[in-house]
Amino acid sequence: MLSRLFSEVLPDVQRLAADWVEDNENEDCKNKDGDHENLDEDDLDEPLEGSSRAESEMACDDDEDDEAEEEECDENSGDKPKKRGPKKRKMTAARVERSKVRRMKANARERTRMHDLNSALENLRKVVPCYSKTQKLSKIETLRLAKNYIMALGEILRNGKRPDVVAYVQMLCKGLSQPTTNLVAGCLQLNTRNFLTEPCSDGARFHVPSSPFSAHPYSYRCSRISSPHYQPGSGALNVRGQSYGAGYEAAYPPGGTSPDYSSPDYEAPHSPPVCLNGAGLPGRQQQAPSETDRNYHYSMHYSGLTTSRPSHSIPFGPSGARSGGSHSENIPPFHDVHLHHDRAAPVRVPEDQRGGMAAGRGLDGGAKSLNV
DNA sequence: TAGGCCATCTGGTCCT
DNA sequence: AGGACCAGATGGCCTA
Repeated sequence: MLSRLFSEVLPDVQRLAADWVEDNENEDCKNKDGDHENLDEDDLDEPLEGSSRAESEMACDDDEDDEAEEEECDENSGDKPKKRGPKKRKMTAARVERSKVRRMKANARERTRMHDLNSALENLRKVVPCYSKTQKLSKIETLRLAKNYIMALGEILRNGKRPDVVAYVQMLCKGLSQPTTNLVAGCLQLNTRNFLTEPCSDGARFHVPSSPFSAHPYSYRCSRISSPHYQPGSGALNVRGQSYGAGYEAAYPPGGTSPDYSSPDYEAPHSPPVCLNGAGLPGRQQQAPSETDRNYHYSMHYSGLTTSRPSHSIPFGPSGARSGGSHSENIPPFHDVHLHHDRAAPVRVPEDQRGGMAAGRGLDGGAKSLNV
């Protein structure tokens, strides 16, 4: 069974990975070109604060332009023994100028390099759980989550069976900061709702796709509070207690109406605080998600074992209902296991309603209720 | 105001 | 000599 799975999946995965690498290379080239355009016209002309420091350090210039006279600045200036090694050349105005130009070029290259690095990091953000354009994971959290994600997928492949949701969440959140842990767990929680409401052929309440490559083993999406109506603690996921979103089925009857996910004004809600260890559960009783909380953009990209391109993905709405449209982002192949949405700019939530969410740009604020 | 995150500058090191 | 890479320093922005 497992070997069959591998033989069917691996060729697809390898091809998708190759495509992804190719896409990223193209994208990086584009970025690089763009940066260079900007740099040539803007960055190189802008005054450099640090250049004055560099100049002052090269200080033994006495306005002599004749390079033939270049000598050590302080040579034989006193009784000090001669220094070994290459002679320090006197910094003429011409050399200072050349040095400045070199430094500016180096700065531009460094900027470009960092931009490339950031764009690669952005690509990485897109393939780890909880991707969001507007509320990005920090660099370090992205790397940690990516590492955990790889470990988790590897574990799934090794075991060849459905992973336990608790173990999966714990593995994903290992070493992550509290707010990021909440965010990731919140993403998983919301999709747990999907599993709860999706009919399973075997009659089980909790449905996990049979292959980690056909869909995310525990599909996720980002969520965050965007509405003051948000009630912290609502629908909290208590992994230890195996209580996955109580009341969701009541709140989301199969066949319920789907919100307008295609609206450009769509805002996904924040991740509610989640407790994975049973301790520090939000004090309030679990409630059905608010109206705003229901306005999630569900679209799961299924590539399927035989689907060759992610563009053939089938978006699913809540309760398994289809919702039209596909993402136009430049999504790498592994996005077929991701849920995407755009989150709008941070929205201020009244202090008494925040309840431990990751707010604002950074994820460093917020709840301390989740320990994995 | 402190702390986290980030972009940028800079000098050092290694390699071609 | 010049480019790539790295790490430290610095300052800005944002949030609690």
